[in-house]
Amino acid sequence: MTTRADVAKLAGVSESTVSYVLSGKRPISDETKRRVQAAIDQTGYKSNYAAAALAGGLPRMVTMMTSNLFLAPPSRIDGALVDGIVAGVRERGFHSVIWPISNDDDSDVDVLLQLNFSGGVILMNVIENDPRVHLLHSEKVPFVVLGRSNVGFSYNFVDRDFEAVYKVALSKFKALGHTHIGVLTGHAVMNSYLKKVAKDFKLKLELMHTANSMDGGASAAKNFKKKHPKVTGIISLLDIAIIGFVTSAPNFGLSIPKDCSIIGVNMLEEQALSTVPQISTVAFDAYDMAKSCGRIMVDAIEAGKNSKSKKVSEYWVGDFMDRESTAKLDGGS
Amino acid sequence: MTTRADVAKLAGVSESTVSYVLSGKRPISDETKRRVQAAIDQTGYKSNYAAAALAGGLPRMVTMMTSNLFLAPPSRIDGALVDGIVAGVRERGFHSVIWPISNDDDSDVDVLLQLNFSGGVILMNVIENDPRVHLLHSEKVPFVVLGRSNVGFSYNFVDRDFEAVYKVALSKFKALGHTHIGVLTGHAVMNSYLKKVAKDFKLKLELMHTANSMDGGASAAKNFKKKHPKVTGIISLLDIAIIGFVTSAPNFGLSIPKDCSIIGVNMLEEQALSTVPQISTVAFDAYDMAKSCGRIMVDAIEAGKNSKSKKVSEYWVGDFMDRESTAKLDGGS
DNA sequence: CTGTTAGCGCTTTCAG
DNA sequence: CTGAAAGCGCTAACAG
Repeated sequence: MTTRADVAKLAGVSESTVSYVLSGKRPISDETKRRVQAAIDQTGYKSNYAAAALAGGLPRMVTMMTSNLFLAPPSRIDGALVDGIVAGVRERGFHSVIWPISNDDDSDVDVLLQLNFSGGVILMNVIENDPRVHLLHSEKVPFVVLGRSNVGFSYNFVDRDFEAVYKVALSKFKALGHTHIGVLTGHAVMNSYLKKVAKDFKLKLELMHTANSMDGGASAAKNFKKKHPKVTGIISLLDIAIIGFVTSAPNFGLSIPKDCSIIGVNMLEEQALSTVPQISTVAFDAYDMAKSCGRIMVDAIEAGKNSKSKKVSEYWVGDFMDRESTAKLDGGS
Repeated sequence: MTTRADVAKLAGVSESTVSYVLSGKRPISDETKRRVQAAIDQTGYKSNYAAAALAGGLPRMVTMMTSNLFLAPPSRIDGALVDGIVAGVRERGFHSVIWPISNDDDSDVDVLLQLNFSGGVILMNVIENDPRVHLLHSEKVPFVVLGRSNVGFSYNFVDRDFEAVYKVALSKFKALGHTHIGVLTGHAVMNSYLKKVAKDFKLKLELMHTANSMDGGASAAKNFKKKHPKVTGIISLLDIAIIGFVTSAPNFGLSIPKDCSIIGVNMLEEQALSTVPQISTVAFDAYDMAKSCGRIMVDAIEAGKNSKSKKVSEYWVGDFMDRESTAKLDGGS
């Protein structure tokens, strides 16, 4: 194992100079830089993470925990979120890994915490009253939740401003004269934000509970007229199902442009652009949201370390795009 | 941050005693153990991974790298593999994480290697001539490939004994009098092991190239009679597609028990049990295979460290189950 | 702009 | 059965 000392000797400089060349934390002459770099290349030296973490006082690593990695459907959103987190965290000079959770074993969380190699934890797919949240909190591990489970969440989190999103969507339904709105969702109960906004707009909501899959969307389309005769507008919280719904609707005698308006709110930009032109979306950039989540995580870790009590509390990502129509963006009619 | 020193002081013992209580590497009196444990509980002490890795001389951590986490389909096999690795690695006292790979960026691999916080790497979903393999090798990072990409692979790997598997499957076809065998696969070219075994049995193989999804299986069933009139036996290398094939076959006028025999070879036990009784399987325990992969990985890491030159080379998992019929196991007719 | 040095928290001899 | 002490490789003062 080559160490910093070997490099220093070869380059004819002190050990700390090597460190500073690597970290860039103090000015180094070009000549010295060059020699050190040459020595590094020659020896194949690689910095030792453990030593750096120990000496630096904190592990420059964040851990993602998500419980749905191997459970279908693997939403493209999940991928975008992971990529975004990696980018945001890296931007702050940290690294990130995913902690593998066995489906049926919460003890993995203990292990991670016990291990203590990670400076902070990003929780995804939290459920109502998630035990992991309480554990993380009581263990005083810096963490942030990406997509929180309920209103009034009292820990660090990053999420879309759903109230604003729903307002955009429902106001459009209202303007088009719709009165009964179907809600395509994977949850058995109505989203409380949506309920609140609908009340303000005096719109009736009907739950269209279905799986987030092409099949789920298709079967929702199949039963649509029978089950929801009054519904003329549909807001979809499911990115895959809505595509299934739209593409299979014609097979079940649904003429989408005439019969109803459809708005998807939980879609990536790319997904929005790939669906049929009749559908409207309030698309969002999951990657970007996750990226800021990554940054916040690192800030929280460093705040904790320096105990500067820099408040890193509720972070509500309010940025979203109001897509009038994907067709419009696409240059279509 | 409570350290080992705090615990030692509170328990009235030396620092090293605390270490030995934790590691169990030398006999400690029950009384001392109890006092140390009490002090640990009281202070909420957690061992520092970085310090342990540094002092211990090697990072007790392995990293999994898989490129298909967020690309459909998320085979149940993937989940089983991850869980198995975690178990195997943990059995040896190591931990494991997943390294998040951006879909389109190989540089992530460099970062991981540069980071040097992981004792070894388990590669999954390697492709033909995978650049990661060469990188890992040239960087001298211990690694093992789970499921290798081609015959004659010259690095550590763990995989099923496909030759044996194919022998079991094809011998059954032979015994039943089939002569033309369809191969349901996601690859555009015929598997070379399969080709070899078929030659021995004097069986003709026909490629049935399709996606590993329910839809893929369904469309294979739809075109089956037209495209492969002579085929009476099907061997499936795809766990999801075969289910789609079998369940949708009747819709396309295929009476499976009469017309042909079907054998799935890339299925988990649980999947095998859930399919229709007409199908035979040579099912396998992906979890168990991955578990031994985890153990091998750790052994390789430790071998490298102690340079005991314990040969950890080609490891061919030969264990597999010959399932005559799922119905039989199920207690069915 | 560069060198020297004191630790970070733990593991592991060596010495009882 | 237990303690004392020497590092692991790096970071970040401190001192030019």
